[in-house]
Formats: sequence, structure tokens, C-alpha cells
Amino acid sequence: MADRPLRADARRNRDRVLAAAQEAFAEHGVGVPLDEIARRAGVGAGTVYRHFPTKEALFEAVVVHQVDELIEEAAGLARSEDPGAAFFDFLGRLAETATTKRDLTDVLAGSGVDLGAAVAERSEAMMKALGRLLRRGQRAGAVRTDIGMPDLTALLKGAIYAVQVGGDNRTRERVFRTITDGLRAG
Amino acid sequence: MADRPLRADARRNRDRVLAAAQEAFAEHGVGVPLDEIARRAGVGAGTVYRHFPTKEALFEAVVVHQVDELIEEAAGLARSEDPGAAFFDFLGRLAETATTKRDLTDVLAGSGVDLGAAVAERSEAMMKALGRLLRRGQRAGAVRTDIGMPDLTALLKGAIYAVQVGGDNRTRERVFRTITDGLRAG
DNA sequence: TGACAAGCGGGGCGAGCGTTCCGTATCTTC
DNA sequence: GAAGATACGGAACGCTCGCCCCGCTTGTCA
Repeated sequence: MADRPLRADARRNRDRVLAAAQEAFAEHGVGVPLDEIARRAGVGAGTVYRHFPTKEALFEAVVVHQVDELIEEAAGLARSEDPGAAFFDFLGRLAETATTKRDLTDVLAGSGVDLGAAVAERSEAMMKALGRLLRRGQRAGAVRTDIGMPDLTALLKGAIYAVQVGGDNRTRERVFRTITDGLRAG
Repeated sequence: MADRPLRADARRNRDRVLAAAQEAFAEHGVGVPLDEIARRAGVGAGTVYRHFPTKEALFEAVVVHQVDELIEEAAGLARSEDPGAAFFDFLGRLAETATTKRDLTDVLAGSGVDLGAAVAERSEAMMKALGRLLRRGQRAGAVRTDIGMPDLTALLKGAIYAVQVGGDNRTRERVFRTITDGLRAG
């Protein structure tokens, strides 16, 4: 508990593991063998386990960082002058992020992995921020009013999934536009 | 090659395995342990393997049957009077099917499983049928014209995914409506 | 620079799962 | 109903992957 400072090499290895994990998870999702992460980091599997008690904990560490960034962005947009644009801009950012980060889909899907309290907390914060953007967009008359957060959540998971499987950028863009068009009022 | 008729018990077991597999794959996706399928069928694992050379082959057998049904439906709708309704009706049927059949998502996702020629063939037929519905709907002015088959495919995968994660029926319905609204012309 | 704590690597264990093997049971045919 | 072919069950194998262990190395601090 006393959190004595890490030895220099330990600190360096910890950072390397995190970086490697971020890369590997983004590329292959939660499924990457832990050995592969260790290999990329240039350390042994034992070293990974000294820094992160389980593979799940490592995944969680990576995810928390990424979600925090998104939450921050959402908070910024919530102060924007144009609530409609803010809402759709944020969806765009989500889609963009998901395109290169397979792990995010895994999180959204809740696929198999039971993540800890830290992620649950972020998840809640994310929902709150998104809910704020949605309500403001609706009040401004830019977003259809017959949907709520559960609908938007499911829709987003689908959109992220679609954008991830959609081959080239052109396709991705058209898919994204189609879905957002469906979300607009009128 | 001579395809001698199966012994009575063998035939019965084969049918039981197929039925159990259909059920299990629908519930849990490709991921179900083969032992679980054998258990449901009331046979040993060895028996499953005598009838289907690999787990993949069994999966393929189940999927081919389901996709064939969808293709037939699409063919029927292609002759409908109202091309717009035909298109959206078919999307509805797809979504409905996907709701209860986890394996279909796995197929669409191409997730990990490399399926054989039989599925590839069906997949192509399915795309053709869907393409016909799309083009007719577009020509009738019911479907937006700035999207093509690759876009629709990706979108459908997303929609199916969204519909599958969307909790209750109400949510599913709203999600589906939002996406189809995005697909409409205008 | 020496001594001790801190950290490292990677071999190894165990669990889950696809697949195979083979001794036994069941059906078929005469 | 007996003999031979056919099919069955489930134990066992091998592979992958998460996780642990322990003999060795490296950093730290006097």
C-alpha cells in the first residue's frame, strides 16, 4: 500500500508494457495473447504480471485512458454554441476512434470481459456526457426526439461496428452519414 | 462416395445433432463448445465427428440452411408490387432473424471462422438478391441513391449488431427505425 | 564496490476445447 | 439368432493461453 517509488528499470518496463498493450489491443482486440504483448514490449510474461495482476487489469488500464479522453472531448463539446453540431461531431469522433481501436468495440460489446470498477465508473461518466449532448441536440431541434439513451447506445454500438467492418474510408463515411441522417430531426 | 444409406440410428443421431447445433449456435454463436452440442443432442462427441468432419463443417451446415431461407424470402419480395416496401421489409426480416440467431452475426462478422465454399456461394447469392432489392427500391425513389452494396452491407452488419445488443423490443424497434429512416430517400 | 533488495525472464502448470481412437453396443442381413 | 458391418461413447491427446514460480540479474545506496 505504501507505494514506494518504482526502480528505474521497473518504471521503464511498465511504460513499455502499457504502450505495447495499447497497440496490440487496438489492433486485435482483447483477444491478443498476453505473450504477444510481452514480446512487443520486449519483456517476459512474468514482468507483465508483476505490473498488472491479470490480463483484464492491463486491458482496463488501457481502456480507461482512452475513454477518459473521449469524456473530456464530450465535456468540451457540451459547451459549444451549436448543440446539434456538437452532438454529431462527437459521434464522428467516436466513430473515428473506433475505426482504429478494436478494443473499444470489445468494451462496448461487453464481450466476455468483465471489467472492473474503474471502467464501470468511466462508462457511467461517458453515458452522462453523451446524454447531455443528446438532450441539448434534441432541445435545439437538431436530433429526433423519439429516441433516448438506451436507443442511442445500441445505435452507437452498431454504428461503431459498421464503421469498423466497412472497408475503405469512403464506405465508412457513407455509412456514418446514413446513420446520422437517421438521427436528425424531421 | 457411393452414399450407402445410413443405418437407422445413425440417421436419427445425425438429425439430433443438427437440431441441437442449430439451437446452440443460435443461442451462443460459434463459440459454444462442441461438447455442449453433443450433450444437447444426447450423443458423444465422437458421434458428432462421424457425421461432420469438423466443428466448422457443422456450423456451415446450420448456416447454409438459414441463409437459404432468407434468400428465398428475398426472391419472393423482389417480385413485389412495391419495391420500397419490399426492400425495407426484407431488412426487417433480417433484423428479426438476427435477433434470435447469434450465429448469423458471427457469419456476417466473418469473425475468425473461415467458412467453406457452400457458405461463400450462399453469401454471393444473398448479396445478389439484396442488390436487386436495393436497386429496385432506389429506382422507385424510396431509397437514397448515394449508397451502394458495400455501404449497405456494412450498414446491415451494424444494424444487426445494434439490434442484437439493444435490450428490449421497444429499443430494438426504435433503433431499426432510425437506421431505416437514414436509408430513405430525401 | 559490495551487499541486499527489487525486478526480470521464461519454463511450466492447469484449464478449456477441438479432434482422434478404440473397445463396446447396436443394427442389418441371412 | 449368429455374424459381420456399422456406429456409438467418452477417455485421452495436443494445442493454446492465462497465470505462477524461482533461479538469476540489475539497480540502489552506503
